[in-house]
Amino acid sequence: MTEGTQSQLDAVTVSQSPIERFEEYLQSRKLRITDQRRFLVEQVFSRHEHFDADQLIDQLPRKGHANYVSRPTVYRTLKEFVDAGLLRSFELNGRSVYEHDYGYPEHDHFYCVKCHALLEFQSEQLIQLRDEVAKQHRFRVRSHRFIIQGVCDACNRQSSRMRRKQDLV
Amino acid sequence: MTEGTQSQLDAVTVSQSPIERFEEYLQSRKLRITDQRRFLVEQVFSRHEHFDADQLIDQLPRKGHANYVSRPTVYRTLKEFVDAGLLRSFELNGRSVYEHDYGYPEHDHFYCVKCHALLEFQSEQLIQLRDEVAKQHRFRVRSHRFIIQGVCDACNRQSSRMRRKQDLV
DNA sequence: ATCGTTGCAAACGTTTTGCATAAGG
DNA sequence: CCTTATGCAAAACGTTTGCAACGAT
Repeated sequence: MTEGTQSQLDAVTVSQSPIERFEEYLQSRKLRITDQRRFLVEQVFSRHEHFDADQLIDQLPRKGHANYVSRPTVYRTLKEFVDAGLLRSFELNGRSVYEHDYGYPEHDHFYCVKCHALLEFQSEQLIQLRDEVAKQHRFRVRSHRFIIQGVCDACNRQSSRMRRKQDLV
Repeated sequence: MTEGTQSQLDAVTVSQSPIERFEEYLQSRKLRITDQRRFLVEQVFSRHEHFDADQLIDQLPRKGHANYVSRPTVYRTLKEFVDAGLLRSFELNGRSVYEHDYGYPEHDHFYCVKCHALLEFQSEQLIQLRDEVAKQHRFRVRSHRFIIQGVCDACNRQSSRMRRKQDLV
């Protein structure tokens, strides 16, 4: 069984909160439970959307205010979240995008090139296909990233509406 | 029919060389056929492997020598190759990776996290699955990127061999 | 003659680093 | 008290830009 699949199973099976899981991870590595780390877990799991480092920082208190966390610490902590299995990350347009891994079902994405929305979908068949192909090539799967680029339903409707009214694209 | 699929069909159907196709593309957009562009097409299509901008630049003549092409021009031209349908690009570890699109069959990748090799595989089923899922979500497909991360056969064999001899991971 | 292209240097946006200070265990 | 974590400033990284000189059409 692959690591990717393993952590997925944990995610749905186990009933720990993200903070609990992270503290366990930190303790197992003799790392420290700090105010910043606690606060960031809380912030990151308060919303379900995909986000990048800047979006997270924007939602955090500014310098001089309570619970301020510096930019380097945000980056360092995001990496730890990925290691701890709380988040997954992938790259889009030159920056890292994060999403919940822990306690969140496995899925893949549509990426709309017009509105830049990331939409999720699930496909059990895809996992089967992945594992089959990997087996044929004797490749041990750890995880995968599948992004379908194109135009989402909303943008499709909008551009056909515009085409009718004016002659903008 | 999606744009991605369209250019694939062209690629296998048409019998133009990459340079011919690129010149046609340039002419259609009233862009110019320069020494640098000609030279870069030649270089890029002289090898079949995946590459990034730095790897390409390393294989090019140095400053002061014949056929020197500056870094910005390499970047600008790689973008044009993608527009022209000669290359496709995707992001890996924070940089853009390019591969032949024109005259090369559609495929996806295994990425070995140990040796960092990119291995190709083809799956007709994957395309069908992609189009099916997209249809269900009324998403108009332009292209996709599917990367399976894990450990390749060679690295698997190597690490089991080492485990037997010593007790290195 | 025009207008796209090049090379240079400098900027860019994102992420990482070295280091002194702070704080968890 | 020991060591890890933090914030700061600065660097690093891959890539892009403004601009003057150059060159294709």
